[in-house]
Amino acid sequence: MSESCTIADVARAAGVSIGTVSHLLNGRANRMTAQTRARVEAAIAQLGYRPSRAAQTLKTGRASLIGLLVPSITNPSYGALARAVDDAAHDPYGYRMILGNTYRDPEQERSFLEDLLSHGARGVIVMSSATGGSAFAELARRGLVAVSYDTRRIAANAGFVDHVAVDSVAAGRLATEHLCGFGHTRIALLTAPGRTISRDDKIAGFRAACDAAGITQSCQVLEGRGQSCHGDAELVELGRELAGQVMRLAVRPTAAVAINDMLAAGFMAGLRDRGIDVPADISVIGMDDLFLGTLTVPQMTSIQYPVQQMSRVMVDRIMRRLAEPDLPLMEALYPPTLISRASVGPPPG
Amino acid sequence: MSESCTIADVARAAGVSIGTVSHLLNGRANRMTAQTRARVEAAIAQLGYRPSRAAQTLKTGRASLIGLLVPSITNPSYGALARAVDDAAHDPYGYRMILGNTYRDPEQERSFLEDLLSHGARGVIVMSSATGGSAFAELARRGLVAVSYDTRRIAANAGFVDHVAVDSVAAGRLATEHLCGFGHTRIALLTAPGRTISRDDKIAGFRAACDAAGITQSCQVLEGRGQSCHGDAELVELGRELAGQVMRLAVRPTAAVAINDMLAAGFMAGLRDRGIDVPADISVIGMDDLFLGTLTVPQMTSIQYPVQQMSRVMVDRIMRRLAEPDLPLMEALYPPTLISRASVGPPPG
DNA sequence: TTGAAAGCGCTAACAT
DNA sequence: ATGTTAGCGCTTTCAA
Repeated sequence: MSESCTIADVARAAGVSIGTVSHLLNGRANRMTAQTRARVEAAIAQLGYRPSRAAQTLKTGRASLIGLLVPSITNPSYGALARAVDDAAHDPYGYRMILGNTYRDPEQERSFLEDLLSHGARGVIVMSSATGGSAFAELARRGLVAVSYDTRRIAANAGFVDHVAVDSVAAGRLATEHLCGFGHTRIALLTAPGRTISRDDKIAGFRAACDAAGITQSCQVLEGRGQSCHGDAELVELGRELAGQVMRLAVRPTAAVAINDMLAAGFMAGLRDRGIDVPADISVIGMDDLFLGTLTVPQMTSIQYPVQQMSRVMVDRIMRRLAEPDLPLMEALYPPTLISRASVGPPPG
Repeated sequence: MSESCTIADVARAAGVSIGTVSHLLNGRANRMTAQTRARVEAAIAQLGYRPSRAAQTLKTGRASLIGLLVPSITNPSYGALARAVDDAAHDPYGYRMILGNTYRDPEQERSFLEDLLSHGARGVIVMSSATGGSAFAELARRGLVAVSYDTRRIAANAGFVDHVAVDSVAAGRLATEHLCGFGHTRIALLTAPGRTISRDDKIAGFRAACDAAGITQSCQVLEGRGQSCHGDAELVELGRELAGQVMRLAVRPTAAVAINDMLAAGFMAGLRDRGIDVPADISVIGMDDLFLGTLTVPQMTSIQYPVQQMSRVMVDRIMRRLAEPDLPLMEALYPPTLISRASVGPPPG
């Protein structure tokens, strides 16, 4: 018992063959008498036997391990995702999660996916662009099953992977309409440098809502100036910088939609530094609905995503596609919800 | 090439035996002629061969996988840790990281560690209490090598595991002395319900500094009322609640030390809700130095931990102990640093 | 310097 | 209903 014991020890203790033990372990208990089964179960319990996942992996070519590729786990929205994915994988499936930070670097992404396969992990949830290039096609051919999260381009492009995302167009529209409902006509959408599908979609939703309200002329998209924005501090800084941009505008917006909560929180801090009151002078609405929303002053109105539900769907999908590789491609869009707090009010004057 | 290729394919392509290929792969290239070596290397490159980690795991009993056990990755301070650990494990060692959220539940902790071993992962970095009980002793006997992070009790108790932590006594003292330096004499230490070693140490440092300044009579420890506090939103809420507590005090402190940034940020938000100005009315200092510090208004003074350095030390230690199991126990305490921002000023009046 | 071969612990096909 | 066996891909000892 000093070293962990094997199926052979169990078989010996129970006076049966290892095949019988294996059958029991793999849900084929019906193929033996109740008595045999009881004996094996007793031996397992008594020895504290736990099958070696490592051996199962080599034998079956499938590890009970799921990958999660994120730009950086330091970003709280990926933290929320990681928790939800871990729960969803562990709870019904008994899988554990390998987490990889790839900093949006295609080389690191490839290396992570390659390593997953090498460890026998066949399923992965991917944020970011990894599922784009031809390297990914190769990985897929070698048996990697990916679901992309919140990056719709992928499915459209490659036709390789299932896709789960929030309906970002709806998110952009929802936020903007909320502002319009308060009477705002000069609204800015705050974004980070660099285009992603979900950002483009948020912008599209924003524009659609502006058009519908007939205020397109007085609305605009503002892009923060900075670089690598997968992390946390960078996004906050970017939000601050955007507050400066807004102040320098000849005609200031009375409300802003930020593409995420970190940016929104930085923006709010930047406004306050400059003596601008939220929501009296400018209303602000974020997206993600992280804990940050309860931490700002005033508390932040935000767009909430059903992260837990989406995570379960992604994990379920991976498991299912592992069993049925020829499943048709799925693209699931989930509706966002508005969480109203205190950072939105009527326009000044 | 459709299925990933094996060492046998490489051997065949190079016209050598698999033993030779394996030798090359395992740094024993000196045992062959330069010519043989070149042929094997060419075959590897040409076939795009990558060794199966899964097979290596079974054969050697060691997976190139490291575990990280945290209460919840949702908490940004664990996010920072996870990133640093992943980097440290991947960069020199080529290891990947299995992340487990265990919510401070001993049963889940045990199950996670058990699974690590089963997957062949032999090293784990542990937050929280997992390394305490007797179940852990058993795991250690079966070959699990753990380093506990920021939870000194462990090493002291069990004598099983190496331990790396910030010097929390110093952190508490540093924060308190900073406040004393501004002339504060009525200082509160803000903590969450439940005792941990690092909390106790922070309190000890706080008390020591108060004693040294001769202000013990007018200083106190305030404990937030709430429950499960491993996550994010709970800590913020607890901070808010503490702001209420402080307001109800007959004699209010003029400064507060919070045991972490989340609590501090919630506290600052709670003060502001009640019209109390930071730092004019009350100075606040946090610990962790997360991105939150740049997000509050005013920006938060905080105590910074050398998380990256500590993560490298933990990973290095695990690797080393895996090679030399009889290494004497290590307990490394790292000094914290004060990051001065704008939430601390002189006491009012 | 190179090759052959014995397993690591398990699954599943096949035999009894 | 139960047992036997051939590997999964690799490392490493031993032999040549």
